[in-house]
Amino acid sequence: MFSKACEYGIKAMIYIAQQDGTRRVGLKQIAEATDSPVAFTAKILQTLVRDGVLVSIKGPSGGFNLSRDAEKINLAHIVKAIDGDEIFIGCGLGLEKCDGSRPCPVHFKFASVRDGLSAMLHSTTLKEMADGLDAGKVYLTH
Amino acid sequence: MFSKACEYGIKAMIYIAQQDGTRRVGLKQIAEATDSPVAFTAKILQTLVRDGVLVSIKGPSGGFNLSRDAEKINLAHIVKAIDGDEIFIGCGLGLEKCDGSRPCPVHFKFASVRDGLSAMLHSTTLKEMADGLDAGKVYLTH
DNA sequence: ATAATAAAGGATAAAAATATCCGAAATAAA
DNA sequence: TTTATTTCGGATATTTTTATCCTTTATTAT
Ligand code: FES
Ligand code: FES
Repeated sequence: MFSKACEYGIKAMIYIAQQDGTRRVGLKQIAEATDSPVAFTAKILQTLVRDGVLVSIKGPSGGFNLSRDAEKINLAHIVKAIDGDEIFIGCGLGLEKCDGSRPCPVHFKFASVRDGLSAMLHSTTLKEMADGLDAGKVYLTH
Repeated sequence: MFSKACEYGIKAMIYIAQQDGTRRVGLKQIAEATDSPVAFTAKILQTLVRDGVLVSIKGPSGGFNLSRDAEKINLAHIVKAIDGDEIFIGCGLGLEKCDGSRPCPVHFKFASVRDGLSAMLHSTTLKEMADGLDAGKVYLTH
């Protein structure tokens, strides 16, 4: 469904959101908390910094924090920054583009599922996810 | 969403289903009709033959046909044969397994979308897809 | 029987995704 | 100012996915 990079990215962002907004979170801490490879996570966080949804500070006591409130960042934004928008608008059978005026055989059934996924990702914020973690109802690792 | 192999496999199966059940369909014809690479398509069809959902016959006038009626083959079967069942049961954030008793942050929202996709794939038959093609309402290529 | 045809299967090749390593740059603390 | 820390960015390595090639095997038609 999502790439590994995207899975790591979402987990990292949820973890950062869970930490107090003022406190900075370091790469190693993030990678450990999300059970993700450190160096690969670094690359993904760089992508999110370039995208502008994440802020990084170098040096001692440096680290990462969200560029805006956790309730103002949704999962769709993160997915799009890392995996692009294929999952939101792409054809289920890989046709060049999903086009209702020249639909593939699965179009009508697939597009509604895909749009449901898109709506879910757009409406789900980091705040909700972080709150679930705080409440001990959900987990970032197995 | 699906692998390229799976996209090619689904398109190939729909195309084969569209052809008269008695007539055999050759590899090159399938690859051309579905705009897929010939040799790679061959590999995927081999997988489906081994799975038992497709039958192949060698030699002149050989080719492929479905092992049973097109209305008795659903898309989920094909997807599972090629991509496995990760998409049906896997965790959205890549945790080892999706486990409602130890859910990841996206579990409750993700699982319902994923289960909707699964239901769609299970309830959609090759016959429906082939009929749409016959009616000229849908297309296998862009 | 022989030749032609078509899928099977094994060996590679190419491309993309995943993952690691290390020196450079920035920053804060000593 | 020096040192330690931490991210950045480029290079490289590994693994998986995608794709091709070629020989073998089965089958049909001549
Ligand atoms: S054309 Fe294939 S999903 Fe829309
Ligand atoms: S545990 Fe992640 S989707 Fe169920």
